[in-house]
Amino acid sequence: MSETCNATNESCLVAKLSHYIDLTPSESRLLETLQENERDFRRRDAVFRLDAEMPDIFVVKSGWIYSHADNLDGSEYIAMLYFPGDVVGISQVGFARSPLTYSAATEVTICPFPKLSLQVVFREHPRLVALFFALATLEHAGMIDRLRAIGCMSARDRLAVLLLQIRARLRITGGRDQPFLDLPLSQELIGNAIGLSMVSVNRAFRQLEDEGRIRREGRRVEIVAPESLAAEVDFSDRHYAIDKSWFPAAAHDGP
Amino acid sequence: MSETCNATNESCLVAKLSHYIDLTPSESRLLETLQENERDFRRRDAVFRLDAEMPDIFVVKSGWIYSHADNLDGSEYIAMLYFPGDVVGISQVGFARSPLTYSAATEVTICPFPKLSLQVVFREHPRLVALFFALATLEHAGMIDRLRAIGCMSARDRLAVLLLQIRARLRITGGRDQPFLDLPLSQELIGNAIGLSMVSVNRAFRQLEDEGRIRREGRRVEIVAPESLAAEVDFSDRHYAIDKSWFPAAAHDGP
DNA sequence: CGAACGCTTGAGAGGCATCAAGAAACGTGG
DNA sequence: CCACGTTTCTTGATGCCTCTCAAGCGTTCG
Repeated sequence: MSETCNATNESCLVAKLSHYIDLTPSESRLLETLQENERDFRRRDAVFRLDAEMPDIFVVKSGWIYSHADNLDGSEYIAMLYFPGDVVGISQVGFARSPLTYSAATEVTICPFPKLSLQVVFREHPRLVALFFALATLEHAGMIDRLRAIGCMSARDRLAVLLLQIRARLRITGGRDQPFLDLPLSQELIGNAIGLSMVSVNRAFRQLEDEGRIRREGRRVEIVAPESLAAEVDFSDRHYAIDKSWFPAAAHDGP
Repeated sequence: MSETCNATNESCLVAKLSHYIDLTPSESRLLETLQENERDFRRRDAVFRLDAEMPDIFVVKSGWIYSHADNLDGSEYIAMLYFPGDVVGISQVGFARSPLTYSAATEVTICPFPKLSLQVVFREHPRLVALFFALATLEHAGMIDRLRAIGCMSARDRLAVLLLQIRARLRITGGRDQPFLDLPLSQELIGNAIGLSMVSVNRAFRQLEDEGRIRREGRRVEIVAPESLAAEVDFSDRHYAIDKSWFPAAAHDGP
């Protein structure tokens, strides 16, 4: 079902960025060209491996991807989740080799484009660069929230923060009024993301359910009163508005 | 003592960025103008408060700063440490109001400049923007390392990772051959940074000391065999080289 | 010299990991 | 469509790591 960000053929990336600024025709055109090639992966496939050269960046067209590091003891740690419309690799663009492995959590379609095409973007579309920069700061803030959750909170609260974060991010492209979260992640993967064992994740789910904060149907989760849960765990959704006051003007548009 | 990044009057920011690219005269000039005003703070002063408007970004000229969030229960969580040459606020540039409080860990001198001056940088110095972007990805990677440490590791290993991270970052501007780390942080603050109580930090220090991995003299710490400790906790220093292949060319230099 | 702060160490409690085993869901091939 | 194997979920029991509480000590600074 609609793990793609929308039913039309509009680019997910354009849809996501349009949420923040009105793209000029030439900006849109540039972004479309970044998504001309597609590649598909099946669940559990590695999209990029640790230490592989990363000549490309890619946009997630449909499906979920997660990046992870493999610990010495065989366990793995999930660094980040990526949803349709997200640009993967932007946050690692300073590295010649991938510091993480990227794996498909579901069936996935991505649109890769070469890092080198960033040169054109940097030279000719400073406003887009500023927007990417601003989006990177959102990602950064999400990371801080997760660090705080893992560092200071109980299992129950960590899980609550993760669910609220996922909901906040999916609402950007997925529409504001979807009551259910469709989590394609096993409880083990969730545990890897928030520093818990699978057993503790399961008990945290049960606790939230018993308290009436969430409802579950298989891997579907409904957060009953998101605002009240967010207040309880001191979570704030920073994904809706960004400060654009410092953006340069859009490049003048050719015909 | 030399908490400033160097004894000369050369800008810390220029010193740090020069480590990565050869700055053109006009790039250097621009960066110097960003550091024309200075402001001093004393230990424990708040440099910017949570929710304060952030019209400025600033460069740390001397001293250490830490950013933190205050939890509902009164505890605080340290999100990031900033050293001389670091640009504070770049990673929060997408927010109109500061999502964190910034406090001085030592006596501090900063050089603030208005966010709005970024417009010029974005329009006219794409290569500098690319460098800032790349540095942001280093910060991001450091964050992932810390997340992994907090999520998966014992108290001892978390402390080891933190010490190795601080060492790696200080070596960029501070020279490669300084055997001692001069930590101006109380054990309580260190605990706030890696999700431990002060008591556990103390015991982790003692354990590393008893094992001969570190030596201590007050708040001075010497890591006895950094490479071997890094291997043990699976830490890699990513701060020395970055991938610049995708950088645009420097803007043509005026006279 | 006294007060405040930070460091150190001990004892006890609690939360999460680990181990283990059974139930449910899923996928696959006959 | 069913049977079987695999994966995932669920729950209980036990143990360990870190937190909390507490007290003593050293240092710094007014």
